[in-house]
Amino acid sequence: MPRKTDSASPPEQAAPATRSTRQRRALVAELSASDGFRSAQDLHHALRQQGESVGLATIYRALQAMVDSGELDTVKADGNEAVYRLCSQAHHHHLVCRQCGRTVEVSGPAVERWASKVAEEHGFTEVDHTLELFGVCQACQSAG
Amino acid sequence: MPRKTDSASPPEQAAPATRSTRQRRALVAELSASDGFRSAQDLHHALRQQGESVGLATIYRALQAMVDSGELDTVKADGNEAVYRLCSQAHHHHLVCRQCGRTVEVSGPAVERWASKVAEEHGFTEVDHTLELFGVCQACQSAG
DNA sequence: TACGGTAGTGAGAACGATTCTCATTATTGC
DNA sequence: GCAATAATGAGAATCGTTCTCACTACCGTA
Repeated sequence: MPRKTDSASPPEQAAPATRSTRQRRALVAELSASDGFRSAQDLHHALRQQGESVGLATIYRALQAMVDSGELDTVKADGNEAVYRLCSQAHHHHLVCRQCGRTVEVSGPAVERWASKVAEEHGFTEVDHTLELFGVCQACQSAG
Repeated sequence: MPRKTDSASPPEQAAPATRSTRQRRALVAELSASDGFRSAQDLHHALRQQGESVGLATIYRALQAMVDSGELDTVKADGNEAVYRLCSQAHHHHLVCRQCGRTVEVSGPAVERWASKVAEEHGFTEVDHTLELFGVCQACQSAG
């Protein structure tokens, strides 16, 4: 690959350069506008509805790229559908409303510690974990 | 262990009677013979290999029935494949080896408490949670 | 402003896990 | 043994997601 002649750039500026396209901007805007998790199909529909012409494959690619870069979080919903949401990059978990999808980010240092300890006790290394809380939020309790 | 007879079943419609068929017996045998989680497809292959003629649909149905009755646990693996395993009925979590699938059941009272507390703080009710630990077991570390 | 390398795009095909259909078969209570 | 009916199985159908590949548009540079 031809070396980029970029003089005054920091060493880590070997930017893979994610280009800013109309489609990605629209996707981010849509994600920004919603509180809870959204599915790829759902986002696709929403954008089409707004007159944005975006291919489904593009949605999936953009979402995947953003997940990889840590810009958004993904959870596998009840079915087999993955849902996405803009997120803070710090490690955290989610408390998701089963009915309306409203989501609260929570962090649990105690859980992290417990996880490492348990794993260590059993001789496991490179430990990772998934933890999601599901419930019914106050609004839905009142409404229900 | 005291079998918990589900009090929810109406008296007039007696036992839903899950019949003991050759296929289900083979499936349970196969599950009993393995330590870690197995996928439906995997189990199907294994049984075929042994000369047991079993349909894939049957595998899925039997697995689903057993999950419903609490006889086995299921986790969605990295991909989109669900994996199953015979399990104790008490609430617990899993520490799964990413490479060989070997699984250890672990329980974390601290986590349960933390989950309820967090949920309550945010006004959520009917809270449930999923928690799985993934890592590399000692055997695989040595082998790797 | 024009140019060109290349990341990004999109329609539709491909994929893979799971579920459904429905005629056939096997289990169980009697 | 018999009848009622739960269970089975082959293949089609679903459904979310990924892949293919020719085409397009972004962006640094000339």
